[in-house]
Parts: sequence; C-alpha cells; structure tokens
Amino acid sequence: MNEAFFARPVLEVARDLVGCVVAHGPAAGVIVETEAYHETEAACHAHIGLTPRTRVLFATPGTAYVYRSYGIHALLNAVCEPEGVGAAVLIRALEPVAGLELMRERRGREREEDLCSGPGKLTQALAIELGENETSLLRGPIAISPGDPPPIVVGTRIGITRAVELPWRFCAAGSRHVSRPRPRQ
DNA sequence: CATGGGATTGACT
DNA sequence: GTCAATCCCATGC
Repeated sequence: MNEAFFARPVLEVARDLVGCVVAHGPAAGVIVETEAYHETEAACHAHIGLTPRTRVLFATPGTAYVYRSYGIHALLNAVCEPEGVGAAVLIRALEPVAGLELMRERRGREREEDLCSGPGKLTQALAIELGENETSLLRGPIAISPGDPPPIVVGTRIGITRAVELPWRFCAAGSRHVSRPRPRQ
C-alpha cells in the first residue's frame, strides 16, 4: 500500500480498506470492518484541534494512530487525507488468516470469531501496543497490503456519543468476524 | 495539580 | 441488559 492510497478522502479509504490484509510479525488478518473519522465531525479526536495527543492525526497519510481506550485497550487507526487534515480510519475487526495459534495464546480464546472481532481484540491478537503509535503503515512494523474487495454493508458507528447518525461504518457483508452489534444486511 | 470521560471487553444477572 | 476495570490526556482552577 502506498501513501497516495491513504491521502484520499477518508470515507473512500475506509471502504477500500475492507478486504485488505493487516500483518504484524507472524500474525495477520483480512479487514472486515472499519469506521471513518474526520476533523469536521465531533466524534473524531482531531475535532478539538492540534494537541500532543492528536498531532499524529494531522501527520503523513499512512501513519498509524494507536491510542488507549477505556484505560485498557489499544485501538489501531490509519491516518488519512493529505498532511494537515485530521482524519483516520479505525480498524475494527479482522478475519484471522495467519498466526492463529499465537492469537489464541494472546487472547485466551479458542474460537476463530473471538480472536479479532473488535478493535481491542485485534490489537491484542496481533500484539499491537501504544509504542507503535506514529509508525508508518507503509513500511511496518505494522503493514497493510491489498486484497480482494468483498460486498460491503454500511451502518452507523459504534460506541460513540457524538455524531452518532453518520453512516461511516463499513463491514464485509455476512462476515462472522464483524464486531457486535452487526449492521443490518 | 485534580478531575472526568472515553472510538471496549468480558463476566455476571 | 448491566457494570467494573483502568490509563491517557484535555480541561479548569
């Protein structure tokens, strides 16, 4: 994946990332769920402007934004749009394709659909931590590569309190690895 | 410097 | 369906 891919409008990138592959070391999965965030709407962290925390959201497209949620979970985002625009795609769920035994150890779960079916789950399964914040998704250690685009179902974003009505969630239709609640088909 | 809230998950009723 | 765990950082005094 190159920088031009991520430099486009965040809604396009969010849709196109479904079907792509995320790899970290020996563990990898196909993206089955994403959400778009943009500085112009209040649910985006960049909405408050440039702070030490949000600085990365305005950085070079293709940069990783990894932050801690609810004091416990690390969430993985891909910074989008041209440098200077605060926008990112939240990677919310994967279909595991490599390193499944490692994922089972890290997650303490056996079932395949429990390994990466949520934004906090997939970072645990891939061992992605806050130290990977601001690293490049073009060069690794976290890498995103192209895949086959599946049929997409669009819905509203999950777990937010502001701008809840925007249909900015993109899921692979019928996938068992999408997080709950599943969107209507 | 103190406080409060959050792009979640899993255990429990 | 309800609820606690737990930490980064923005905000306000």
